[in-house]
Amino acid sequence: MGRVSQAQAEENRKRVVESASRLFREQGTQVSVADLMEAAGLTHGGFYKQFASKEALIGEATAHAFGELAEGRGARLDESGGERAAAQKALIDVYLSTAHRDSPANGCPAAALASDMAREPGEGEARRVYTEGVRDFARWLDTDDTDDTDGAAGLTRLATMVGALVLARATNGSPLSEEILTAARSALTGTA
Amino acid sequence: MGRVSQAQAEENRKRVVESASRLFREQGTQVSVADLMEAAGLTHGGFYKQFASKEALIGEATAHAFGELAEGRGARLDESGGERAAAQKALIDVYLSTAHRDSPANGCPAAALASDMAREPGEGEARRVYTEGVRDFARWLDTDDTDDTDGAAGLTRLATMVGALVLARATNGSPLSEEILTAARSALTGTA
DNA sequence: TGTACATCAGTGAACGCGCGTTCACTGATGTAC
DNA sequence: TGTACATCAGTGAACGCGCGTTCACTGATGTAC
Repeated sequence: MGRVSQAQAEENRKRVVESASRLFREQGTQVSVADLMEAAGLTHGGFYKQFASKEALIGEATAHAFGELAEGRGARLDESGGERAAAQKALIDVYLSTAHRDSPANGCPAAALASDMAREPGEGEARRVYTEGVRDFARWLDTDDTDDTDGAAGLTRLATMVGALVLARATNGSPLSEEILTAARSALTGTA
Repeated sequence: MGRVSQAQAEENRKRVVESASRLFREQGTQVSVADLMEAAGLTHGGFYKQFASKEALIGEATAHAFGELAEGRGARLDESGGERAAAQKALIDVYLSTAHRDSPANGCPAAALASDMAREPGEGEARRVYTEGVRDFARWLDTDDTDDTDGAAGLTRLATMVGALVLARATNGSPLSEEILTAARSALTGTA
């Protein structure tokens, strides 16, 4: 195929990170390097021209996914005209929808990558990025109550959201799956 | 080694299911058949004398883990002299402890196996057993409120517990991990 | 601006390795008489 | 109760396959003049 322009190479690299961040969320980090490269329209041999190792890509893909998540939150806040509580309610409704349950690839990395991070050995870049992403998300979800100075409300809300999504995915196909989403949505936003 | 008595064979089989249920919770269902057999003190070749496939063992191991979980709940209810709310509070405190976070092998299968179940293809025995186990757990956690006829309170509690545990494991090593457990414990039981 | 050549992104075959599953074999167990 | 033999739980080597990573090669790109 011959050499490719620097601009093209950089574009290819970005495409790998982007599609990897989707595949990892959908199937877990054990997706093969060959599959990751094929999803980006490349062959597996060139992988190590762009990444030091598969683990390095996991780190970058995790960062990319959390970046997307933060962008989405920002956009939602703008849509709500800066009304924090309204933006939170809107996000929670989408988060606990069957649509989100059914497309982990484009969904929340905190939920989709949790078990992969828990099993990741040692202290890698991915875990660092993941932890930071969770902290930011919880902060965004926190209430404005002045007596809640430690952000506990945001952490608890996030735990409920992640738990409900993860359980709904694991029980998908049974009526229980929807029941879980509805119960959590109702508890967090007061809407059925 | 020669043939082994029927009693011994049955004991060996049980040991495989038991240790597999621990290994799957700890490392996920991709633990190899060789590792599973070795953990039970056997060699990998004999596996198919006892199980139709690895998937069949996953089903049995999942059932075993949920059985243990249900037994634990029953014992806790006895300890509390049949006081439902007290038993629930006691279980929640243990569930959201660092000890539980640090030993998934002996912990809750609803949390430990969630992502494996979500990625399990099709409708297997394991998913069926998992879903039933989650439903039972949520029912046990439900309140006695008469106006909560659909069990939504139990489902939401379970979602918060599972989410907090899963996030605490994924962020283990960072102070955030304990913050998550503490926040959820405080929200569910009113204790820090 | 045009030419000569070094660079290096991407290819595809190959590496050692571990996977789930199969199979010929062993020899103590279980059973038929 | 004792003997002869069929059964089958467990062993260890092997199967085809896919893994993460390496490497010789290609040839368009980028650069030095």
